[in-house]
Formats: sequence, C-alpha cells, structure tokens
Amino acid sequence: MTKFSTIKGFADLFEPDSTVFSMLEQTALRVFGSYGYKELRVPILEYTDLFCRSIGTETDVVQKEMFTFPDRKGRMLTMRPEATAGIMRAYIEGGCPNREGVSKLFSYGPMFRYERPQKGRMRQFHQLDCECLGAHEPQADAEVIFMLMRFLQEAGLEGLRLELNTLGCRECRPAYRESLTRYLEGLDTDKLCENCRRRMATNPLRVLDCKEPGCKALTENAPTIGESVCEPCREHFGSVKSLLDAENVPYELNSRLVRGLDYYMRTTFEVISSSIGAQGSVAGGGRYDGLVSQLGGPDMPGIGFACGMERLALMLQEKEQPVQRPDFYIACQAPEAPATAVRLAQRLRESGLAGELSFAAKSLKSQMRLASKNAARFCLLLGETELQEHSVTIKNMDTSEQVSVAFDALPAWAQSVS
RNA sequence: GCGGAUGUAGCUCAGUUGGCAGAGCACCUGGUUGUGGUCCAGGUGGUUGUGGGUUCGAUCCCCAUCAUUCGCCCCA
Repeated sequence: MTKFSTIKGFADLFEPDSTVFSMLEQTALRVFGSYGYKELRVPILEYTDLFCRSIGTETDVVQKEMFTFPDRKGRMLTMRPEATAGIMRAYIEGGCPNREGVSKLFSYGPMFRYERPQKGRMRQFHQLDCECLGAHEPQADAEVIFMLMRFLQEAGLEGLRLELNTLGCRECRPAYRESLTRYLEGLDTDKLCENCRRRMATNPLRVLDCKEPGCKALTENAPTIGESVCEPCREHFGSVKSLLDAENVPYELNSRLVRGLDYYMRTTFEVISSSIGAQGSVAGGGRYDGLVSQLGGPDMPGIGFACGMERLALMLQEKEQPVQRPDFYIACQAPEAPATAVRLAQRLRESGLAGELSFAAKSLKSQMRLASKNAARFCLLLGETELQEHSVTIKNMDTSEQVSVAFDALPAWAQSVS
C-alpha cells in the first residue's frame, strides 16, 4: 500500500498550531467587530476571469501562480489567490452598493497560489481580509490602518514595522508612469536585471520595487511618485499621514512600496516583520477606488488589507502558549467500570467541567500517568469497591488529597471545584 | 521557473577510511496484588526516502528520481 501524503505546499495543522489560528480568528472577530465590520463568507472557487480582471493580467499572481482548471462543462475556474476579488463580486452581486452607504466586510480563510514553498509561504495559506467600501475620505484609510495595527497588538505581536506610500490615482499615475519610463530609458538599461527590462514595458513602477542590488543602485535617483502626484492625491495622503501622527501610529514612508496587484491606488501600506525569515511581509493593503466599477459595479471607492495568518503564527510560535487544564480524568479499574464512567463524565460535563475518561480498564498506573500527562486537576478512580458503593474516589492531582464522593453528589462536587 | 542544504525508530539526531543499525525523548511492562509527576530495571519499534550502479559486501562511494527545507523571483 502506498501511503498518502499532503500535496506539496499544503499542510495539516495539529495542536498547538491549530489553536494559534483559532485564537487569531477570535481576536479578529472581536477587534474588527468593534469597528463595525460584519463577517462575510465567500466561496474559494470563482470564475478565472474575475481574478484576471481585478488583479491584472500582467501580474505574477495571474501569470504563473493560480490554480486554474476547467470544470466538467469546460468553464475555467480558479482557486482564489486572494480574497478581495471574491468579496467585491459578492458585494456587487448581493446588492450592497444600493442599500448601504459604507460597507465594512471582513472575511478569512484559505487562499491558493502555485509557488515554490518556503518559510512563511505555502500553496494553501490563510488570510484575514477587511474591506471598507463606499468611503473615499482619508479617515477611512486611517481607520483601516488603526484597526489593523490594533488587531496585531491584541493578537500579541510585537516588533512590526508599518510602511506607507501613495501610488497616485487615475489622473496622475499615467503621467508619472511616463516620466518614470523616460527616466528608465535614459539609464544604462543593460545593467538592469532581465525582469526589470521586461517590467519597463509592462509595469515600470515595479522596477522600483526590485530587490536586485544592481537595479536598486541604478534607480536610486529615479523620480518618486510622491513628488509627482496631483494635488487631490497629495492632500489625501497628507490627511492620512496627519491622522496617523495624531494617534501616534509610527510608520515609515517607502516611495518604492508598489505592491503586486494592479488595482491599488493612492494609499498603500505593508506591515513587515524582520523575525520570521525572508518572507517578512505579514499584512498588506491599500486603496482600490476603481475596482468595483471594473468588476461591473457602480463607481464605489474602497480600501482594505489582507493579513497572512501563517506568518503571524510563525511569530506567535516563538512565544509560550498558555495550556488549558482539563478538570478531570476518570480511571477505570474494573471491567464494567468504563460503562459507568462514560455516563459519569456526561454528568460532570453537564455541570460545566471538562475532562475525559479511560474507555478501557487498563493498568491503573498507566491511566494515572495519562491523567498526569494531560495535566488534569482531578483523577476519579472507579474500581470494584466504588461501583459497589456507588461512589468515586477523587484524587486532587496537585495536592494528592483523596476524597470519596457518591455518584449523586457529583454535581455538587463539580460546583465546588469549578 | 532557478540555486543551496537535508532524507537513518513516532519525534530530535548520531554513526561507519565501505563490515551485525545506535542514543535521547516518547510509548509499553515491571519494581508498588488499586495510585501519577522523580528514580531504577526491562521491552516494543527500522525494507537507513525510492530505483539503479560500483563492490565479496553499501546507511556510507557514484548516478537518477522523489520528498522535505532554506533562499532567489514574487507575495500575505
């Protein structure tokens, strides 16, 4: 028999990793909820076109990272590589633009990208996603960033850096793009890496984001978009910055923060950790005012972010997680004891306690060991004597004190120890 | 798609100029006929990732392949 294994880049999540994930989800529900965000659950499969139209056909994500396949009728489907597109589709399809001024939507779940796995990067990974739709005001930008930073803090994460940039808008970006292209063409383009020479034609802004030392040096004095944005964009960005300043949210301006998805404009931001390997970006987002109309909806502005749960988990794993102690463990010492124990355990759980029992009457020693290993507070012994007397012997595992408690008195005992 | 590292017990890893496959942890049993954590004694557990090659003989050397992992690219 050949053994099955997970698909490359897909992972099983056992304790305690799974607990870290549910803790993050609970924290997200609580924090995002306090800002008025409502949870939205969307499918993980969408028509391929949705992602091409939103993310952009020239991006790496669309060109080489999507899990795409035809269904039984030949329609092209894609396992979502990010959440925003699906949420926008649902937002439009659900008629939200017509009945709400501002929609605040929050979602989380698995995403899929066909990339080479490495630390902090899986083919199936998980993101927390927030989208604020219908507000073009800089206050919305600031609130989204406040909320993200607040969430990260509540989740217990430290040592993070917030980077901020503006990408201009439909009005001013084409002009900047052109002047950047002119600048790049004036350089010794042979010294640029192969990728960047291609990017010059497809997406010149990404040349600025290149990590190759040669490209970095060559483009050091390139015009920045911050200098070239139009007056409304400049004002918008200024307001966002002063709102962050007023709340003492520290950030660094990074004029090269371009981001990989085409729909971003104006404010973009990224939260980076330096402690989890090469893939240090834990959250990223920005404004995408043209996206809703691009997908066939009305002209609604939007801003949001995605937060990578695996990367947060990597940071949290370095910290000790508190252990949950079960209240009881029932050790069985007579062949007929487990049948009674399973029912006694039910009564105890009804009384609000948590615990387990031994399904079989094995050696008492091994059962006590198990109780001890599970860090149970009390070990209940059920043997011949106890069955005859309709009672259990209860041992406090911390003090080693023992008492005898009648079956009927167990709810009262449970009360006394809870 | 490209580059490096690593595959030996459930886990973490030793090992041999090529000669019977090891330790710690975990697990089980006993020391204690019904009492855990410490201690002591014993025990279960391996086609040395897979397939070839060299050799009297390969876990070790060579080739291929698969997997894992770190990095590049890119992204959360």
